[in-house]
Amino acid sequence: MSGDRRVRRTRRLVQQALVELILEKGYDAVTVTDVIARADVGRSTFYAHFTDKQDVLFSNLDELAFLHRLPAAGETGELFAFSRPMFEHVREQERLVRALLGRRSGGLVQARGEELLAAAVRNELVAAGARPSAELDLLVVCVVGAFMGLMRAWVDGATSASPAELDAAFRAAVTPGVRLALPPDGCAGSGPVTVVGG
Amino acid sequence: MSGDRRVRRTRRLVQQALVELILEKGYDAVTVTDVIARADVGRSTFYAHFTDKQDVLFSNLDELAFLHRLPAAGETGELFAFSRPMFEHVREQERLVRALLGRRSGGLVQARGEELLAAAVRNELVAAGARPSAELDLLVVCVVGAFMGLMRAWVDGATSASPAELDAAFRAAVTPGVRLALPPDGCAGSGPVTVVGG
DNA sequence: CTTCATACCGAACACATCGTACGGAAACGG
DNA sequence: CCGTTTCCGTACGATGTGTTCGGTATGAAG
Repeated sequence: MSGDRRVRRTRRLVQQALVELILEKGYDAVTVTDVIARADVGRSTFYAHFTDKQDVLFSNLDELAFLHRLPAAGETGELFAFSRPMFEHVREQERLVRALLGRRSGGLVQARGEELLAAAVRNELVAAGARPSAELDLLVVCVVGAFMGLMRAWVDGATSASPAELDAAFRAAVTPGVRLALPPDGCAGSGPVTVVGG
Repeated sequence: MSGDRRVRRTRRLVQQALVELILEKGYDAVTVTDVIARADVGRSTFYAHFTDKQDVLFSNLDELAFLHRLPAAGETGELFAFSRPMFEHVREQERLVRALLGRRSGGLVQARGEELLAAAVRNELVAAGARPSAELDLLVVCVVGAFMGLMRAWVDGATSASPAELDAAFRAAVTPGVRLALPPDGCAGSGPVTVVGG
């Protein structure tokens, strides 16, 4: 990989320690002192690699970067194709996601996630024939808000629904409204777009 | 009013100081020491009234809590009657809301706001004839998520839409999906319920 | 294996913030 | 006017932060 083996080791230990501690105590309650104790790493070593706690948090984000290769509409012929794979993926990476997105960590990561998702959703809707406009952007905000709301509720343990049920709930709540913002059937460009309900 | 004049004065000074400082530095960067300096209040006095920073934040929220007297469905015969008044109210209290809900303050207030709103929305839907169930709760999460998403986008300056436009966007995105979860017209108990579009 | 670079350790440091305690001064309500 | 409550100011111990520095050990390259 890149560089010294000792470096990789240290970074990995610190990242893992932070995730564990967030899950135990919540982001705010975790101190740098906690992290270096759990990681069994010298204090000066920590600050040689990271500037602070938040820096470690964000360094973890790269591992969640499957966000960048979301399936796009047109490929699958289905709107919001990201929904179910996302819920599935989250269940697999449960520990990390819970640490990053949960109510116990700052809203920092959530904000970034919303941006990425909003861009993807907007592209999808435009590809499906929606006219770019201020109204469309507000619709996108609503769609993303609903999705992230479900995600938060799930991660915070407010619901025990399965990925399939969450996906269904998301579509049931959102697609009827989205449909009205799309042009009537049978004309759009890139392939057959269907809004699936279950 | 309630109690000693000195008490009211102190609490008011502290609350105002916190809001000012959040707007200047962001919630996380504000310290109790900052607050008591700005409020010109003794340290021990602060802790005589509040347990910590977050306590002050939440005490502010209560005064914003026209959330508790949200017009319920059945009274107005209109679903989500809270929407437009809320956006209007937010515009008036812009400084405070920006301080409380903005990306600069922790997700604390947002989480609490979501809870209050979720309870209200759920009551409305049940009053409108929806059967309490796990699916209903997920629908509520979506509705609240969409609303809060709009709120955040607005507060963060991502859109310059008017309260009326935000209200319209919210309803356009959400009501079609909600309708499908309600029983067909003409039977529910408490008065005529109509889902208004614009 | 030797050499050299560099990452690590550990302890100490100055600094900031927190939450509490206490006696005396001030302001309140009646 | 007087008893009560609140406020002030200061000081305190505890905890966390981010940096510095000399010595050690572990890595990679020849």
